Amino acid sequence: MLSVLDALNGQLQAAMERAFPEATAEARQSGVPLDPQLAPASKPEFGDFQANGALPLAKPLGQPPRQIAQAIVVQLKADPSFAELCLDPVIAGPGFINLTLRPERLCAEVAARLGDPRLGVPRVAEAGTGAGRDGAPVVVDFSSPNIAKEMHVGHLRSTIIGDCLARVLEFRGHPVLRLNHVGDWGTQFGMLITHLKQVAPEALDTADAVDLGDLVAFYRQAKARFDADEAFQAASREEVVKLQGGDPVSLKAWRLLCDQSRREFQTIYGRLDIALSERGESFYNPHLQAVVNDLRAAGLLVVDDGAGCVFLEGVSGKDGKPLPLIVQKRDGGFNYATTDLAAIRYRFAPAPEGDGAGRVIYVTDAGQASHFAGVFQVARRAGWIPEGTSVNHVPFGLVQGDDGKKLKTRSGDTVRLRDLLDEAVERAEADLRRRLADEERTEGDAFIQQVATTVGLAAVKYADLSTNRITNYQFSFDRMLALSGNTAPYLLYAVVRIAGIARRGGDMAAASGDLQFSEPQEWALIRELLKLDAVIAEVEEELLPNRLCSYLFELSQVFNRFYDQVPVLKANEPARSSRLALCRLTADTLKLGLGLLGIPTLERM
RNA sequence: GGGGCUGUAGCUCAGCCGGAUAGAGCGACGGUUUCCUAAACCGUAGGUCGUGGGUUCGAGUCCCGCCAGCCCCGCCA
Repeated sequence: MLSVLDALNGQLQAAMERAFPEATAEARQSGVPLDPQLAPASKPEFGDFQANGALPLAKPLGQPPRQIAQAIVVQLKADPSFAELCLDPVIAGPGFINLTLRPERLCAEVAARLGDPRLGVPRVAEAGTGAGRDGAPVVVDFSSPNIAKEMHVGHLRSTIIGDCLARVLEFRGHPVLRLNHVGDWGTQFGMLITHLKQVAPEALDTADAVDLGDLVAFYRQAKARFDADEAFQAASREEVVKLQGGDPVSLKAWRLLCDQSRREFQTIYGRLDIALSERGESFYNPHLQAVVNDLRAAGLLVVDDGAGCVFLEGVSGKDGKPLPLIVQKRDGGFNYATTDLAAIRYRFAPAPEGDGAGRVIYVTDAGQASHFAGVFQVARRAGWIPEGTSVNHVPFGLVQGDDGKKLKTRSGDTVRLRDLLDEAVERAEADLRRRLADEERTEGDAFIQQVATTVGLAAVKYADLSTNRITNYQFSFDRMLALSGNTAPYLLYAVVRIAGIARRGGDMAAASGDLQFSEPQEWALIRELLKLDAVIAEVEEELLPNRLCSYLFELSQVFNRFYDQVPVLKANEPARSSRLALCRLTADTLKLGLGLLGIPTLERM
């Protein structure tokens, strides 16, 4: 109901201006125009919206706030366009103005959504206002596992949250570039290739000579040797130089390793239904020297202790001196800061030399906040972030186990993403089989597999998305798979209930003409349904998927109440058709919302 | 030492631009099924919003101090 909100805001503002012309003029002059402070009602009994703007005027006007509210209400009631929208306003408490929409207005909004595949959510304007880069792509940088390692629980949140944000932005009509900034370059490869040359040379020239699990073990050995053995360290560094210099043997080995990892990642992305374009660190390799050259030309580069640094403004270290961002190591090599700078520079650069992005979003853990703050600052000072564009770090907290510590397996290893997803599906299947036995239902294996897979993966995604991403998140299979509460199964069940009504003879396609409602449960459901557009706008603005989850949960609760207390199929016309229309709109809203979370729905479960 | 994040019911968490008596869910306790899937619904109990100040008509929310936990701080990403 964003359009209604917009209209009301205008009407309120006009009413305030008519009621208090002098205060309006004064406020204009001081640059802080009168604000009606229009917001959704904090409780259903207060109506649909509340305007709190009278309260702050009490002091400057020297009048009791309720009297001010009364004056505004008088002007409001004189406005015919307001009277068309709302019932008579009510002044409550210290001076709140409570607004309730006319029922016929709500019906009209419902009717409009029934015929709209976007359910009332507008697309961003195709033609821009001229400011910034309207219509330019939004880069969402997420997931980013490392080549030659398996995806583990540390990649879970970035992958799921990044995908959700990308889906929301795409739905709003932004062109989105989903970039997988995989770790496919750097010292780690020097180590691994050097080690493999000695212990498993076949892995370097034959595809799939060793499997990924072994590769991970080799990587671990290599890392251990690198930390302990200086000769190995030197050999590894040399290997990196060879690789970066394009040595054909090294390059071939590198390609084999990347291909193998890529296929492994793809099976995970496939299971989770996540689309990503791989563009690893190596992509920016040709631009690294130019980044350093540009920084030097801009006068930002300082060589300190042999390393190429940019000293950060407003960030000081232990000794009170500014903290450096190192962009070129003493040995001449580049590091991740250089790569990240090259990436920013490329993403904002106009096509065809770059992506021409209008906004770049990084979905990485909160521990990298200061790193990105530094990178963003340097990029800005170097002039690589154009006017009217924005760059955001979207941080998230750790995944913790029941003990409140970083999630680990019983033996203390990091949890492989593959195993985590398997376990979720297995547990969902066990739950389902138990339930089928209890209810004496019989279902085929295909059905059981489908439901278990959908429920298990949905549970993992939803549990992650439904908590505010900035805080650490306590992972618990038991909680996420619970059949009640704010969980994926609860939401999926609401959709299933509606599908059940359709199966039992509810014609969902019919009836959108003459809507008639009488029950409070119907009105509650309608009001909830009409919030969708505002919720999506909020998620797009704040990049907080948990706002969408809360909404879908509340919608499911309101629907379940309606379903429990108001008959649909057994109702007489016109209530029956009107209620069916609400069911259809609820199902469509839940499917759309869950779809934006990356969660598919079921007809039966 | 510097910086960041966090601290809300027994547990897991919401809390939007500062607004009415701080909300959910789980767990606990009590109820509901000739009826569209009870994976549901209804009800009860449960709070010094870490702490001390400040700002103001009004603070969980903004500012300052303090306490606790986690994370980052020179050539890993």
